Amino acid sequence: MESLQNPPKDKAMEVLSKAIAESRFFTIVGRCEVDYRGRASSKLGEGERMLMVKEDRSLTVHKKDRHAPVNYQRAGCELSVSCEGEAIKLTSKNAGEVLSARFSGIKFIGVFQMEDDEDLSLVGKEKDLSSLVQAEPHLIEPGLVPLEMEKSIRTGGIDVYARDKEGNLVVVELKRRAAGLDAVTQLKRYVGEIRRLHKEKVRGILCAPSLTPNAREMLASEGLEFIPLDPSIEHMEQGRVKLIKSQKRIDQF
Amino acid sequence: MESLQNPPKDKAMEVLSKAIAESRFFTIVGRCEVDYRGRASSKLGEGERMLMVKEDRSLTVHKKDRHAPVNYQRAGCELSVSCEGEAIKLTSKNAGEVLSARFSGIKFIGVFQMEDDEDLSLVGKEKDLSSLVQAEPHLIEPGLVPLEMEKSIRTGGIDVYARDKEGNLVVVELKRRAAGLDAVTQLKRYVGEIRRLHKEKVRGILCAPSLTPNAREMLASEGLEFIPLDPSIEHMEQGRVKLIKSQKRIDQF
DNA sequence: GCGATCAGCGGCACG
DNA sequence: CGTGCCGTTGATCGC
Repeated sequence: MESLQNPPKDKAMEVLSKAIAESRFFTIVGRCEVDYRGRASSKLGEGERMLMVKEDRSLTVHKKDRHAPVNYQRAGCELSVSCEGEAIKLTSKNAGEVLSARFSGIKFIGVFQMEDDEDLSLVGKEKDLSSLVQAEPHLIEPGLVPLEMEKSIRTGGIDVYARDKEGNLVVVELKRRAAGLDAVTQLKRYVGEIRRLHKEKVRGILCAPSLTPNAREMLASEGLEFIPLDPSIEHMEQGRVKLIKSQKRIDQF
Repeated sequence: MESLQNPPKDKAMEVLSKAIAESRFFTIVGRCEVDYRGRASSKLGEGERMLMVKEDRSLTVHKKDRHAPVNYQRAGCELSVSCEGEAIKLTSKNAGEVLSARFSGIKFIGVFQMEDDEDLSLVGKEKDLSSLVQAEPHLIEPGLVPLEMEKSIRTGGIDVYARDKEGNLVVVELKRRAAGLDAVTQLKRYVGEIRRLHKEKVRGILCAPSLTPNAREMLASEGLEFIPLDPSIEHMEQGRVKLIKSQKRIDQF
């Protein structure tokens, strides 16, 4: 680990060159301007920011606020550092994209070695909701029998493919969050696809905590159904999902 | 600016408390475990990472690689720091979400003051493409007359609303990147809406650099059209867009 | 404030 | 590799 405050230019060049050569994690804090050109083109005038380079040679430029970086470069880029008069310029090239940060003053350089073998484990994604529904399909509807989860068809993937107690095919689209028009168009597409393939009655059910008004209207006009489902993280962790009784279901015939 | 290497626990507590109280930008590098609970729930076992807090009290936790943070909290959270035996625990609460990072060892603390008045200016968004089309509608089709840009209807916004040289209404959906099924469903929805309102012939045109096979098929089956358009950043900056001649247009009648 | 869409979206999983 | 879609998506703009 190495940390420098207000390093002279030569020392800064030396430390940065070494950090780049050794693929280290390092940060620079200082006054800079940043240019980017690739899928889009951006210019950031002079100001003080923190630039971060990680061991995979991904690069981010951070302003003093906003959690998201103001500029970035994806992992695997080719890094170089050079002098431009009294300034130090760091350039990153990657797949037709170029980002350069020209530092007119460097207040801090930190080079860090981080031992880390642990990866994030995260619960609460749509996949987890899907598993719960597979374990307890009656939460969607009594007598529902799942045939296949994440069934992939030409035009996407069906979250739950099932038959109801009448023997009808059922396509279920699950959403962790409030469903909008996009969710309904997805479901509609899947139902259409299955209907073309099977020439029998196919029901489409959207399961989500709630539905926007436009989505509700589109769903109704397409003869699709809505089942309110509360996928709160507590239920996920406890391994169950709760039906919200207060909200009306939409049932079409 | 303050920078500490391997600070004793008391000093670390003092510096962090002050940085929090004064809403400073600061980073901590050290061995920690991170827990998050909110919209989802995550656990990150012990390892060395960099934690970053910005002046807007947004928080990110960075592993040694991956440009995106492994954990984060949005701006405006309530921060606190406390001792847990020999460890230092930083907790962030925000809108029903809690993130805590328990540091068993701190290798570095940096508190930075960053003067920055300049904001990013970025060219190459869909809006820029839209402006070009407005200036040169003949790029889409000779004789096309734009009536309205970003025309907002109940169910979204139409990029370009126009009439062709025959007097037919035209709905144009622009995409900067390769268009997929979502782009076609969007266009289809807008065209349907306009047809319901006007009871006359309405054409739908998708303008994008390319089209996925499924999207092409859906477009054709809906009687919609495709115009290949190259929105490369060079053209944007030069203030013009180029039609790609090599790709075949899809024209339905 | 909700709703819909864009984003230099990024990332994953499946064909 | 492309295609589709989820994401603790975030950010913006319009109603």
